[in-house]
Amino acid sequence: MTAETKLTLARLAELAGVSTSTASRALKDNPLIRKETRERIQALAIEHNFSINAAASRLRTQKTHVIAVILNLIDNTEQSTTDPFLLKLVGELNQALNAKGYELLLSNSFMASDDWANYFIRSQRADGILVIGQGKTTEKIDLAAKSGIPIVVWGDTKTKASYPIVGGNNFLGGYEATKYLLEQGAEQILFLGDSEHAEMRERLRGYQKAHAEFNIEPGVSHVGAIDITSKTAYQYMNQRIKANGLDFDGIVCVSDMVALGAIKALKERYVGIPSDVGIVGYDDIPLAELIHPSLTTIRQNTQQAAELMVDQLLCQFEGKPVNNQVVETSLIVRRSTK
Amino acid sequence: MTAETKLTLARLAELAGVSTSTASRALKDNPLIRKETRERIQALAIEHNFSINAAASRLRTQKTHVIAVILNLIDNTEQSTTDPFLLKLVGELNQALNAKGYELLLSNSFMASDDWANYFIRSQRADGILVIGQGKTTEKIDLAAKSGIPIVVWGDTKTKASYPIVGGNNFLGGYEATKYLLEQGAEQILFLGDSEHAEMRERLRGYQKAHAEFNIEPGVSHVGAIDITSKTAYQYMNQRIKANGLDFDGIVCVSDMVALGAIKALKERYVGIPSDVGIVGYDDIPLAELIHPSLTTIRQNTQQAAELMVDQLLCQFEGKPVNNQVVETSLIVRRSTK
DNA sequence: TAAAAAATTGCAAACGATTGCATTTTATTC
DNA sequence: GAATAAAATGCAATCGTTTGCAATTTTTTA
Repeated sequence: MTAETKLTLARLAELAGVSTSTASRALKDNPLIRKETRERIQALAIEHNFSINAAASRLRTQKTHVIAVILNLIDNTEQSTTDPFLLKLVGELNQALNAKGYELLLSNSFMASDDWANYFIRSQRADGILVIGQGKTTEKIDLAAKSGIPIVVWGDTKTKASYPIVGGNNFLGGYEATKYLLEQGAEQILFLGDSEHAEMRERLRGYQKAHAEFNIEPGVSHVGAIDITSKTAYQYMNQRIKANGLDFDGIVCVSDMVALGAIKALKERYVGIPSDVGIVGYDDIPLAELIHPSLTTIRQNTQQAAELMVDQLLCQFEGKPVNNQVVETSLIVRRSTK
Repeated sequence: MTAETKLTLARLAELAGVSTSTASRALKDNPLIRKETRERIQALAIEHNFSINAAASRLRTQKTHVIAVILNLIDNTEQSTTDPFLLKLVGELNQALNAKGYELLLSNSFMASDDWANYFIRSQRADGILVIGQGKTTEKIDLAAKSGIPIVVWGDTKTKASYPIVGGNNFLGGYEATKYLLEQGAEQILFLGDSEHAEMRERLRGYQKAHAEFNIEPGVSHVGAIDITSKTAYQYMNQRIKANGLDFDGIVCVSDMVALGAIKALKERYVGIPSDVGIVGYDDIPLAELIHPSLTTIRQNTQQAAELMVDQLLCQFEGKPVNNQVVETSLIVRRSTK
């Protein structure tokens, strides 16, 4: 069916009876070429199922129109493949990138070699890097940024950095989650999450601020330093209740997944939600409204997040100034709180 | 800091005092080059942070070492960004591909132009295509396959096709889910899912087979033709109960997401699970064991799925014969059934 | 120690598109 | 109708690697 000689731009030009330069320009609708000629060549290209060789084009133009998206996981957590929020963000990034004419090369921090700048940019695999998550240390990110490549990170916008960071308002989120519980009468609120992680630390600060405003001192043991998975949350809660009994009446979780783990533990012990313990999650994953009781949570606008990240990256391509960007955050009240 | 002249292979060779050919071979550990020379050049490359220009390499070798993964969504459903199962599969594919030295270019059927063979392969953007989902029509897939490019599809393995299909044993899955409910005494079992979709149709066949074995005739209205999202499941169940009352005592769902939607509707009407109605889901997403009651479901081994898909693709590169592959499927019994 | 064999290295031609500049064609002006 | 300006097209170098083959160096053999 096809075959013969491989269809290159040169061959297409030959078929059209023009030079490769003309063909090249015609295909990208360059007004240098007469309109009729352009249209004729474009039609011919479609007819013959022609498409430009990306490798050659990239080599020549030094542009790939590919962006590497790196899921920067926290080591030894299987957050990645499990966390719906992150994956949702990847999906949104795909949309946002495509809308701007870019493609998405997916990687995660375990796979990609350690020297991102080198591996992705200098090697012309991609034009820029979007990192999802700061991890526990920003070492690799800093290394990459230092070599001056275009890069944007999803994470805690209050971190000092030489690259733009896009993130939710974690302080506000933590604050509102906590405040809402306090308003509903909770007095002993647990904070579930790893405060070594920058974003979570901000949320913890919000938690503390809310307590301060209500003149309540959080119990000393009220911060549960756990991984971000539902499993560890479940285990932690089980153990905690076993040891201390029900010495709390509210929980602020750093993710909906964590909240789900906690809820499971509580339910198994017949703790009433929200009657005995009110719970607030974070992220508003699709399941938040499906579980019973539906989950009060802090929503982060992922679509906006993706668009902002892409914007900030494109700014770097164009040499425009970049800034940290804060994504909308809102409290979604459902049934897991009174 | 860096700069000077851009570091190319030629420049590196110059620094090492050898020709580019030697440098090229040395970097890929070609035994043609003396061992000491190889090591010297490799060390130099590391020292100078050198990495091969992928565009040039791809142009020359006609290999990209990139695989396009296409989320082939069902139109006007937002299954994609929502369905944890599909996203999990993407994650696993990423691992499996990386393990074989390939990278993953993510696309979805809304984005990618319609002519996949053209856009991805002929243009040298990727070496092969992995399609996740058959959609409602296999039109685009068939078109791509017809032009003889390497392609593997996740879907219903009983579909006749010119390309290898990897999928779960949907017939068995549907059968086991149903049989289990019947064994527990259910007599009026609903099937929730779109039977126009090939995979779901197979599951429905399994559902029918189980009924036949138990000499039970499923009620005429017992197949709810709904989209694969939890939202439509929720709406459907709500409406159905309103109209018909509780004229069933079991539900077989085509996904855990659908099951969650159904459970939500039932709970809101204080229907007991599993006392009044037993429910079986499909996929075993992480949340299945976190909700209350935890969800009995059919697990599909996603890791195996990813590996098989990649295998079948590599076979095509090597000209080896390919075959449809069936992934392990198992019933996970939890608390949503008696 | 010279010839033959084996081990290393280098030359130069691809791979296929893009683009500054030169050239040709067409339109405009006096 | 010749001179000039404007529009359209083509030439040829370039992007950075890879690799068949030729050339060189080293080792082995007689």
